Order: sequence, then C-alpha cells, then structure tokens
Amino acid sequence: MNETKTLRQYLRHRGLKVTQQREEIAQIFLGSERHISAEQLHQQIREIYPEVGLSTVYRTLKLLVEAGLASQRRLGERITRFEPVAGDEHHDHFICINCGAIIEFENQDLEDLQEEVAKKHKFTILRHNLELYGYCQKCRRR
Amino acid sequence: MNETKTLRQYLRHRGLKVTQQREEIAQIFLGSERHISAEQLHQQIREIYPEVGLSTVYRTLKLLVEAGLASQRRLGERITRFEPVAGDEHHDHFICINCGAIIEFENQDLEDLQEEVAKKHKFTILRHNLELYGYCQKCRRR
DNA sequence: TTGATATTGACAATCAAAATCAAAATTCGA
DNA sequence: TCGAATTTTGATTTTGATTGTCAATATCAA
Repeated sequence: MNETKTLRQYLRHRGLKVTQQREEIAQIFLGSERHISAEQLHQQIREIYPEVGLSTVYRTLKLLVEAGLASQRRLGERITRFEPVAGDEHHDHFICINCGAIIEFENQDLEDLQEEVAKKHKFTILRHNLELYGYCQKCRRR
Repeated sequence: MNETKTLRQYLRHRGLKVTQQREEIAQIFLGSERHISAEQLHQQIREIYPEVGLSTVYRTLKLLVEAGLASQRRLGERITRFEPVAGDEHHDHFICINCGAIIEFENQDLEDLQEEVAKKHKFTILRHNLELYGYCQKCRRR
C-alpha cells in the first residue's frame, strides 16, 4: 500500500514514532467500509489485533486526518464518521432521511462556484462540507 | 412579533400548550445574536427569567426548529448552535479556522446547481448544509 | 372550577470523545 | 547492540453536551 508509506513519512516528518498499532489501524481503516465510526473501526481491528485499545484508534484516526489520509464528518448524527481519502478527490454527500443511505457524489461545477462565491467575500477556502438531505431514489416514491 | 404568533399556532395545531416559558424563551431567542448555543441562550434567559431551566430551553429550541422558526447547525464544533429563521431565506456559512468568525452568505446559483446535481442522481433535496472552512478577509493575509 | 393532560425544573443518565498515567515500545546515538 | 530519552499505549476516568426521569405544577376545554 502506498498510503502506509504516506503515514510513515508523515510520522517521521513530525518526529513521531512508527508503531505497530498505528500501522495496524491504518491498514484496517484503509480497507474498511466508508463512513465508519471510531467504535466500529475498533471492533473490526479487534478481530485481527485484539490488543488494540479504543483510545489508540481515536488517536490514530486523528493522525490519519492530519496526514490527509482520512476525512471526518458529522453527517447529521451525534457520532463522527471517518472515510479514507484517496488522492485529491473530493466528494459530497446525499443523506436519505428515510433509509439513512449515504450517497457520495462529485461535481466540479459546484466546487468552482463555491470558489467564485468565496472570492466575492474575500474568503479563502481550505476545505468544505456539503450535505444534501432528502429522499433517495428508492424512498422518494411515496 | 409575528413569530410569537407562528409559535402559538404551531403549538395549538399540535395540541401542545402555550406556556409562559415557551413564550419567554422564544422571545429572547428571536432577539438574540445568531449562532447561539442552548447554554448561551439559557444564560441570557436567566437574566430576565431566572426560573427557566436548561432542559426547557433545549426542549423549546427543538419545538422552534419543528415550527420552522429556528435552524440548528453543527459548525465544526461539538456543540449545536441555533439561529432564528426569518421567512424562506436560506443561507450558508463561511467559518474562519483562525478567528472562528462565522460569515453568512447567500447564493441562488449554488442552490440551483445543487438541485441539478440531485436530479441527476434521482435524489430529492429537502434541506442542505454547506460550510466553507478557511480564512476570512482579516486572517488570510499571513 | 375541574379533571385530564402536558409541562416544568432539578437531577441523573447517557454517550462520544478527550484526558490521565503507569507500563511498554520505539528511536537513535554511542 | 545497548540503553537512555522520549513517545506511545491501553485501561480507566473524566468531560461536557444532550436527553431521560419524575414528582410537582400549569394549561385548557368543558
């Protein structure tokens, strides 16, 4: 995996240590389903590495976000969810308020328009968060 | 105030009671600064109506949201903030990651484009949430 | 005014996330 | 390779926002 290398580089760059747990957590996280919570990830990790603690999962997820390998979101719920980030790709989310489905989409025009609006307000965008709530294809007919 | 009337109507419509506390909370909330937290609002209310409890503030804010008089957001932080809603207007937010400033903006093109994207994915948008994080005019020069 | 019902406020419970801290692991220079 | 300096770990506790509980009180239709 290339991402494992990125994490190592990031850690060394910051004078942090490359530990077994961090590598294990990153490995499982990068292969996990999208929009996973810290708790869920911890469960998955435990199946293979039973000795890893929840605190370490929280801490490592934070590092992964800082390293640009994960992004975190609060999609309407109380809990924070994390998703692996591959490259520079950015996407936004539809969230179905009936069945809870989370659908990712990408639209460059939207991004461009946001930049334009920001320029008008003399604001520099570093990242953004767009959530569209409503009904998905299945749930809309009713 | 017209909003007070809307709240009363909403309560009666749902068979709920028009209580002194609900009217007091609504009154203070509607005149408060935007993006206020339940706790902050409770502080303000206490200055005039010292006997109102925090639980009631939470409960009434929920009612105000349901009645369409308030909208709630999680702007990056842990806490939920509430803002009075006037009419059908909708706006989004810039959030400065340096000074914490919250700047509201409105852009119909963005809304239209979102609708277009939703149509493409056969998704029906009921509401949305857009937050642009970065540096505001003051903080960007550095 | 009354009785049925909803609401209140104090307090406890919940829950995700952060902090604590002694023991263990990693790093790096000698 | 060794060992000291430093960081990390994981069990546990703490935090802090929000929600639930419940007896006492308020509202409202008849």
